[in-house]
Amino acid sequence: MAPSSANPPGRLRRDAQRNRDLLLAAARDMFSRHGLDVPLDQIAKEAGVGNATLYRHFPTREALIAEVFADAGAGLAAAGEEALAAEDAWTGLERYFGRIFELVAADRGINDLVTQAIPTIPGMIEISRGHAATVGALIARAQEQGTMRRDVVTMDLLFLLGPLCRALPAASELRPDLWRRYLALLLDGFRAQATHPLPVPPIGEEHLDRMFADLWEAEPPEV
Amino acid sequence: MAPSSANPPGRLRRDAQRNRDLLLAAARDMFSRHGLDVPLDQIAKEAGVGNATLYRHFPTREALIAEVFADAGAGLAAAGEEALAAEDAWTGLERYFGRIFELVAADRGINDLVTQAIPTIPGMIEISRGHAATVGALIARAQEQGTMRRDVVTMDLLFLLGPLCRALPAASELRPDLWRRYLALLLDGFRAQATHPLPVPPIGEEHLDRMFADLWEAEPPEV
DNA sequence: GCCGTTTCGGATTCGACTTCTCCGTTTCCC
DNA sequence: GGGAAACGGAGAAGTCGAATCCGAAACGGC
Repeated sequence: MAPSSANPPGRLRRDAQRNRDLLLAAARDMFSRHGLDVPLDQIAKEAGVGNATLYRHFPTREALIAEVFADAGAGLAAAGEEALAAEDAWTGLERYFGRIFELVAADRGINDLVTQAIPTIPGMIEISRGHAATVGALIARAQEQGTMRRDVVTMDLLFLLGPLCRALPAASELRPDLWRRYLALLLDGFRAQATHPLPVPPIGEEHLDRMFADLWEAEPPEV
Repeated sequence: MAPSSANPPGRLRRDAQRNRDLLLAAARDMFSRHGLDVPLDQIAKEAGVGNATLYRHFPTREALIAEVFADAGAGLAAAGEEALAAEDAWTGLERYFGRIFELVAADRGINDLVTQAIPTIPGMIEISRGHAATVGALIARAQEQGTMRRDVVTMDLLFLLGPLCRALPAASELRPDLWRRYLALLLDGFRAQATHPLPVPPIGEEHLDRMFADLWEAEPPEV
């Protein structure tokens, strides 16, 4: 139960602390590469400790996830502040989503987190709401400034960007910054009169079969 | 093994034919509602036959899927022809994807099929290639006609629409024709100067939490 | 160093799920 | 009516990951 006498309540024994750190590092790595649903035993193995040690430190998968991504929310909020501080709201929006896409494209754990795990991880819903509020504010300002069409709402943007996020790791395997093209394209649209230069060149059709082969290969964690 | 004497080789006994039809109908229904990875036993149960009967008629899941969606490829090709026949390529493209989205939004089986199962079902890769060719031709003509920006390629469109397809069933649960809005929005873009009227009204933010909750809930079949 | 306590580790148990088969029974067709 | 084909549902077999158990090892105050 609670540390009874020999130990100060808040302190871990040295080996316990070391293992805890090893576990968090391993979890970060495994989540990043394989998504949030990697077998817990594998994380323990990667960390070089027994699985029971993992269960001892983190009774549930959610607890581990929450710990690993503890500071991600603050980062998102900071990016939101920064975006809202830009005088041109459209630019702020581009930068804001650029930040997010950069993370999501490179990390399957974050990807799972933003696209599916939100309702199951404590505190994540609040972060999601804050995100929506940021986007809503940026949209409103962009509409006032005349850079965004007036017949769209926050959900439109979120709904189109969410699924795209989900697909980004597949794109990243082809080229790590391919997400820039799709983000710009989605924001710009395809209409002839809306042409803006795209940041990076397109990929060829030879990737067609393979792309759809492993776009959704990893089973979504029900976490 | 092969029918030896009593039966003409190509003919099934009456009960066998009936059960086969029942199975196909049940499979169509279950695939449509639950995706391609429903337990085969459940399909048999739904059909009101024993599971062994299912395995007897369709030795593998893929065989069953192929049979159920046998004519879908022809339908897609026909839609492609029709789209290419339109004098305005942009309109043809809109109609073509409209047809596809309509199907995909209403049927999780077709959804799975186009977003993940392509490499595992015989004949599906060819259909996918035909689809890409159709889209490529439409894009080329639209670019010639000056209605589409010239710096995009087929894969750009496919890559943006694919993930969106995946998310459509979630949208359909809110409103069956919501896909129209997103398709139009994706094609139009968000820039102020590209504003075209959107066909249906947006959804409210109150769906935010729930949307991401079940957007990816169903585990992707590895089929 | 010693000793009681904490922590470790990994083999093992548990449980949920599907696929697929076996074989006695039923249905069909001639 | 009789022989072959088809049925059906229970259960065997395999997979996978979570969670536990308990003897062994590590720690740290004294």
